[in-house]
Amino acid sequence: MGRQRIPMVRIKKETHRQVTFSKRRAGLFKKASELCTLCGAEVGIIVYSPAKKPFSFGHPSVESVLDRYLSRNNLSITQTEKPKGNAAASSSVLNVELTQIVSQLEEEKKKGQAMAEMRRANAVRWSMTNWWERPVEEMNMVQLREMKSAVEELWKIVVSETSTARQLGLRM
Amino acid sequence: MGRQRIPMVRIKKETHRQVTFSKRRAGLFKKASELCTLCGAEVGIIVYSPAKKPFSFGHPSVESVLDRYLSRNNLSITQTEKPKGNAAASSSVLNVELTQIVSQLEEEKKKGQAMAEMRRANAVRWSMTNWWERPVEEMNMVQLREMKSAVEELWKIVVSETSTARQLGLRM
DNA sequence: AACTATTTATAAGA
DNA sequence: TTCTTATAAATAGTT
Repeated sequence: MGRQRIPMVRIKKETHRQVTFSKRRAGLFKKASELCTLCGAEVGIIVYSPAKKPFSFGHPSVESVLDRYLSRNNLSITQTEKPKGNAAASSSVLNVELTQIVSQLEEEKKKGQAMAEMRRANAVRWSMTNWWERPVEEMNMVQLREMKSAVEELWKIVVSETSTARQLGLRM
Repeated sequence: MGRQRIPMVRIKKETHRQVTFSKRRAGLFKKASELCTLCGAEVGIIVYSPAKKPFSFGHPSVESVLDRYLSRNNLSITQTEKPKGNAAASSSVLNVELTQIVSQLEEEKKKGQAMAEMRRANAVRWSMTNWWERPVEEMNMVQLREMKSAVEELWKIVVSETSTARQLGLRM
């Protein structure tokens, strides 16, 4: 789109690639802005540069758009899977996912690879989000207060870094 | 960008706005795709149409980009606030946020407004994410296993819809 | 960071 | 909706 057409493949020259990235990122965000203004759309964009530096655009804000997207996704998943709460089923799902994460962590320890920590943290967050987000939507005031208490207790258990669960006489 | 220049304001005519939205959304996603190919960038885009219908673009995937963005945000916040764990301080932060959520919920019940449920669910998710994401990154295998157990117990407590916390002799 | 020759996106119309 | 086309906008290469 200029003096010459360029082939649609990764640009080899580092400096050239960086320049093109900056120009096109600006262009992308401008297009997004116009889409919002002209059509009343809501847009959230996240871009990671070749050097993994993050840039974002949001209207009305990145957070509001992401929040809506994430909650929609989770709602649709849980609605199709189980309209009413099923503790056993959900717990087993959580169990499987956390087991995978644990084995991942073991492999990473062996290889001394610190890189994949981010991916692991995300995997945990997703599995966690899954189990408690649905309940929150369905809970009434009393249940929510109970959950608040339970969460605070869990927090103490986690940060105390001791086997508090056993001390409380809980069985797995 | 065509037969005529159009003023950069919301398009009044409904049908015209819908057509422009479709065309420009396609253009935006194409630009994003090119940015990924040419520069090796990672891009996630979420768009809500005027009619609130969601569209998304992601490379390598929407989820991977959002995951990275969300975890980065949370990491930077927790790192600046407290490099080392402080159970009391973190717990109070969680407490404040959940208290706000509870009062929000009460107001919504009075007004019978079911609309704001999404916002509330998101607020909870954010506050929860905050407290356990940092620990996970710092935890070793033993701690992670303990957390897994604790989470499973918490799940049982929440879904049993009883005052299990009191039964366990926990004090708040 | 600016400047254009071109390519690309797209507004209007079919 | 999809296609066509005149024109505005974006941008590749240059300075």
